[in-house]
Amino acid sequence: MSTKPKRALSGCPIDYALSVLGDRWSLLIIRDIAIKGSKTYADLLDGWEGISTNILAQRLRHLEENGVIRKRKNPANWRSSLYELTPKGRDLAPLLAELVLWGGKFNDARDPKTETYASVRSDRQGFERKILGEESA
Amino acid sequence: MSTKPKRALSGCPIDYALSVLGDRWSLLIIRDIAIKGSKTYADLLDGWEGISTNILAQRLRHLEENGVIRKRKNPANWRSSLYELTPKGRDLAPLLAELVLWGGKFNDARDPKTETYASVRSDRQGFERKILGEESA
DNA sequence: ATTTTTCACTTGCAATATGCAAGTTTATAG
DNA sequence: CTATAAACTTGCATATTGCAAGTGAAAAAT
Repeated sequence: MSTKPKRALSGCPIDYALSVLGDRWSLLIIRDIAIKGSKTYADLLDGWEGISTNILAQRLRHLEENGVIRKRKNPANWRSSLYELTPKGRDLAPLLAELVLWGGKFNDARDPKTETYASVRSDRQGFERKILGEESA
Repeated sequence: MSTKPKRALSGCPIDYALSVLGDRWSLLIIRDIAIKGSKTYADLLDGWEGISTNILAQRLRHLEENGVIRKRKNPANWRSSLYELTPKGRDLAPLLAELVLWGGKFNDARDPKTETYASVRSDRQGFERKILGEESA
């Protein structure tokens, strides 16, 4: 997925989804917010995969422009911002679950992180509900 | 997703999944094979989005190396090859369904293609079964 | 009062990836 | 022989990525 596709979208829902999410980083950022509980720019910068700061900023902007995440001031510490999923972003919960299931099933990494995979397998409903939270705006 | 990530994978199942599928084209190719029924290189070349030939070749190689698709000779017409999903590729059926549902729900294209979205909504089981086919090797 | 630290980015630049057009290969059909 | 078809490959200009360093604004430390 590209962040700003030059070509027109085809109208296919998958093409649309990929125009928002289809790159190497967007879904990892969403994972960090949705599953790991990352909230600040600094949290996101030091995720497992080591995204570089310019790419992180660019992707956050793109995801915000596309209504998947939103940025707010931290009420406790005014100088930090908090990133969070919008309802549209929370609606990605089932997609995240499927990604985890497929990735976990075929993952051939030397030292796979099996925790999330196990948790989705044992209680998928719970996993999704945790991300979906209350259905507010 | 990149085709050949230089950086080591983190072990996270999502990171693994994205190392295979996380780019602008791979899932569109898989969609064309799984949903549209494209089988040959030429079929795939003239999909809705207009992938260029070098990128198509590169992605097919990557997907094949990662066990998602396989290439065979066409028994009827020996000089054409047929691309098809492996069991690992067919296991993407639920992920494709979720992509369609999410993409279809939020798609803001001028002229959205709503057919697949409608079909997944009305009969998700049937949609997935059509891709999963018989559970063979 | 000055220096340091923190947070959230931006900027510069080299390396890599993408996209377009044209060319290649192999083999049969006319 | 010449043309056609299928599946790619190659060249090259442009776009995107990634690394390292820098910026700005305000609070905390000295």
